[in-house]
Amino acid sequence: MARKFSERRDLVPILGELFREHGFAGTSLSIITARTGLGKGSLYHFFPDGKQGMADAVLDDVATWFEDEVFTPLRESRDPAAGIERMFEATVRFFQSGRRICLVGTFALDDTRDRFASIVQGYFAAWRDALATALRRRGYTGAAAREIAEDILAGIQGALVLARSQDDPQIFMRAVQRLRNRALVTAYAD
Amino acid sequence: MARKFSERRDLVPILGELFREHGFAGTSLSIITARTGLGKGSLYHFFPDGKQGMADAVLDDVATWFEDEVFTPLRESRDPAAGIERMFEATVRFFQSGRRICLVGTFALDDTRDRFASIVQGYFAAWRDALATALRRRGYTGAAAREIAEDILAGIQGALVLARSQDDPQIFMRAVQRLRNRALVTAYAD
DNA sequence: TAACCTTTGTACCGAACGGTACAGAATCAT
DNA sequence: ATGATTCTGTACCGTTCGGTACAAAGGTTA
Repeated sequence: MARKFSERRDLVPILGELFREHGFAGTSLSIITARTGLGKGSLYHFFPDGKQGMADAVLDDVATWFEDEVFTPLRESRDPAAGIERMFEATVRFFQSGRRICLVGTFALDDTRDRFASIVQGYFAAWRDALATALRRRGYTGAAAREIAEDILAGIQGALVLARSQDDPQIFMRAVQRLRNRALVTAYAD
Repeated sequence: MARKFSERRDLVPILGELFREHGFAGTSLSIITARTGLGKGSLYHFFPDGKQGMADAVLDDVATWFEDEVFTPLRESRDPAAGIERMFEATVRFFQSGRRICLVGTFALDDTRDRFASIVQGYFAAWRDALATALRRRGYTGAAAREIAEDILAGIQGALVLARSQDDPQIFMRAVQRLRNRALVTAYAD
């Protein structure tokens, strides 16, 4: 039988968008079959653990992307400012300039968090710690770096909520610009 | 038959907690009957429009609370700083020091937003505008006031996400403290 | 008491849910 | 060519979904 997807990997981005759109509880298998064009047979072939397995794969994909594009540069860039700059650039790219919401954030809120608690916890903790590391290398004390990192993460997550609530991606873009300034421009004013 | 709730009003807070816990899609009628102790008959007596009607009532309740406790003081306090102070105090109280999430925020994210789009939009817009009004009365220009108001709203929403992701309400409390400082302490440093 | 009207529980509806079974088609290694 | 493997669609499973129907049980008024 002609395969529509050569790899299970090709399904993951589609599944990600679906979970973003409908949440975990709201993403039914019928929605998934409709949007992927695959029947249940194929889906359960690629994801024997069903919906839970699909969400696990999506979260794993997201975590790997952020590890490569955001966390590692933050931790290891020769120039920490360049690492921070790259974080904001990658963040804007990932969230499609404010038109896309944060899957991990939505999973953190309601009781689907219970299913993915450690993944959700680890994702934000890794981001915060990597950013705090870069800020410390820019001269902030450990405590200040951690505070600013938390403010920036919260600012990003909250801006995604606001932007979507107003259906206005520019809210996200403006907020990111201000957070970037706070992290970089005023670094030596402390 | 002995009534367990004298008023439909008494049900609303319970429904609010349920929607916070499970999201709109995830809150089934069986969950609602279990937690309220009422059968479907009673529920549909109080809420002829079913689940949608229950969520409408909860959102209406939240909007009224914020209007009375937050927006009006922000707009009308003789001393704008006192209004802002009261906003933070009420916010901490409402979100139970970071142990409770924002129902409107969760509704903003996935496709349940479509059902409540204008309510969700109006809630955040009213909050932002009321806060911007108070900031303007503290001496900020209109543009700066609006920016800071957006940052504070996003900071609160994001801090709720982070706090819940780490299962650590203190993240929320610390973030609120810093946002409060930004709004009040540095007001004349601009 | 008798006639209400409000509130309640239960039984039930068709539809959709997540998941399984399985036969057969396409592909690949030999 | 042949056999094994990978992939796919369909039919079906029991359960739960949101919602309706309705009769009986309270309270209220006369």
